[in-house]
Order: sequence, then structure tokens, then C-alpha cells
Amino acid sequence: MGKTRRNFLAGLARSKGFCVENTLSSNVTHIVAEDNPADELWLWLQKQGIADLDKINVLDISWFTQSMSAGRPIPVEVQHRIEDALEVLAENYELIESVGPCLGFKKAASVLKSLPVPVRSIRDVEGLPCLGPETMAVIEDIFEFGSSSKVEDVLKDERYQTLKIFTSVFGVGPKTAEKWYRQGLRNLTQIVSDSTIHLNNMQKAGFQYYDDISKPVSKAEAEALSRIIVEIAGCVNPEVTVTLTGGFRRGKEFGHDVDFLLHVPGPGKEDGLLPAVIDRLRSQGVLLYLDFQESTFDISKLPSCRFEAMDHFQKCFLILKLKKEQVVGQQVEQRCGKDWKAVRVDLVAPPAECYPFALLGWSGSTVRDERSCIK
DNA sequence: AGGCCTACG
DNA sequence: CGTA
DNA sequence: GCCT
Repeated sequence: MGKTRRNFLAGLARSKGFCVENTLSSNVTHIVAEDNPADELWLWLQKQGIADLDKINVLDISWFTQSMSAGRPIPVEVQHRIEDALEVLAENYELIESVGPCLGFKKAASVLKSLPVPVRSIRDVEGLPCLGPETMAVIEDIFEFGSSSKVEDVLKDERYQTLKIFTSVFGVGPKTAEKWYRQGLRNLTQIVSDSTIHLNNMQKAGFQYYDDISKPVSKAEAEALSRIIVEIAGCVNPEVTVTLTGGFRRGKEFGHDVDFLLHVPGPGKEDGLLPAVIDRLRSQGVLLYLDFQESTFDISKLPSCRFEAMDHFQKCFLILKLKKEQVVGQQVEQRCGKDWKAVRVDLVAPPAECYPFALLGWSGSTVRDERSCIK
């Protein structure tokens, strides 16, 4: 996180009696990260050669704010450590394209997340669905030693680390990452400076705006984008309503993209809406990347299954240029620097009669299994 | 042994 | 093949 | 990897 913000948060913590270190040492018990993903930090920590990695907790800003209001460090749930561990395994299998094991660990992690009560001991998870012998071994290790060697090995693995870096680029999946890895490439600088590598448009945008779109999007930024989309959609059709969906609608403070649902009352009125909005974004010079998906929605073929139909609505995946001056509470300091940030934005325009279902669908979970439960 | 979300560009 |  |  930025220096100013770090100083502010450190001062706040010290005023509450917390001991805040400026450098990493074996005294450090809790590390708060804001922009960096937890697993990225774990990688870095391992390179620092600290003795007891088990004793260190990597936490997000919500742990910090909760601990501040509690006046003491709130205990880190073992459950959270287990979930992270299982997700690391799932991700590793995803990167090496082992669909089955990947899904198995994803489901196991998701089962733990959905438990109404916190897991206090191994007995609390016995008999739960999707927790087989392999998963149980990981859970037992974390209860007993605070970590699982299987997971630690994955985190140390060069292939895992490298594939993770490569797939962090928008447009790069396991296949491409693996190809680059087999060519002996190990970091992003080597990729961009290799003239024999030919990137597709998605990947070009991914590298071009890598720094910006890797950063979390704040609620203030989402709201600024909302004002922009409302303004433009209103010009196209004054009857359009724009709804912020996805994580921000569920009250999250940060997200990796911003989702909007555009709604026009009256059947068939959504036709041509997105193309018109996109045209205006383009002529304003804020459209950095576009992936437009034609609707295949056909009500005659889908008489009642409106949830399944969700995936057929007209939608587009964009990267937009957000001016910093348009974000509330964001003062532009450098007069000669980039005064904007690239942000991933999704727009969806369902037919009027599907609007309530689309709203529910785009506000909830991304996993299809969990979606169909709503039905 | 075979499935694990699916549709689009 | 990559995205959501 | 877990389930059927």
C-alpha cells in the first residue's frame, strides 16, 4: 500500500497500543496487506528466509479495522487458514490442468466457507460432504501444526509460482502459461521483451494495463464509473436504469472488476442499447478494450428456465479509462503523471422480463452450483 | 468408471 | 483458448 | 479429489 496510507494506519494502530514494525523480523506475527494478494505475499515471505512462517498471519484490511475497533488483535480463525490452504491446492491443480482434483478442493473450500458456525476442531468437519481423505489430511495438519506440508510444497514450487504470475495477466490462461513455462520463461519482463511471442488482443490489453487492472477497485471508483455509465446510458435512452451489481452490490469495499446491469422497461427495448453505449464510450476516448457478446436469448426456446437464460443476455467485457478527478476523495497529486486508472467493467443488458432474475444472478455467487440453489 | 457449468468470441 |  |  502507499506510504501515506501506511503511515496513517500505523499511527492509528500505535495509538491503540499495537506494536507496529517497520521491517520484517521474526517478531512479526501479523501482516496486513491491501493490494497484494495473500499468496503473492507468502511467496515473498518465503524468499525472506524467516524461520517460523507458521507463526505469521497474512491478513486483509478488514482484520485490521476489526482489530482496531476491538482494541486488540482479533484471533485469526483456523478455518480461514484451512480455506486458504484448500484454495491453494485447487489453484495448483487448475494451473496444471487437473480439472478433477481442482474441482474437488474448490468444493471442499466452498463447503467450509458456507458453514453457519465457525470450525473449532476436527470433529466439527467430520461427515461433511466433499471432504474426503485427502482434504481431511490437510485439515488435520493445519489443526495440529498450523500448516500443511502438501500446501507448503505447492507454494514453494517454481512451476506453480511462475504459472500463477503468467495467468495473472488478463487473457492468459493455464495453456498459454504452461507454453511459456516450457520455453524456459519465468517472469513477465521476459515475456514482453521476447519478440517471438505473439500476443492476442486480449493479452495485449492485459499487459498494457497490467498494473492498473491488477489493483483492487475501490467502492469510490465503482461509484465514479456508475455515474459515467448512468450519464451515457441516459443519453442513449432516458428510460434506462443502471444498477451496480456483483461484489459491490453485496456491500464489498473492493472488487477486481465492476458489474452493471442496464435495464430498459418494455419488451425488446434493450436491443441495440449496449452497442450505443459502447459507441459513446469510444467517442469519449475512455474505451480501452472491448469484448462484445451477442445475445442468443430466445424466449421461445427457453420458456421457463430464466436462470439458465442469464448467460444468454447481451453483455460486454470492457476495460475503461477512469479519470482520477472523477473519483470522490481522490486528490491528483502529481501534475505530470497518469491522471487515470484502467478498470475492468462488465455491462449486461437483459430483456425487460428477465431483469429481476438477472439482478439476482449477477448479485450472487459466480459458481453455477450455488446459483441453481437459488432457483 | 466417469462426471465435474456453460456459452461466446 | 480465455472469459465470466 | 470426491461422489454416484
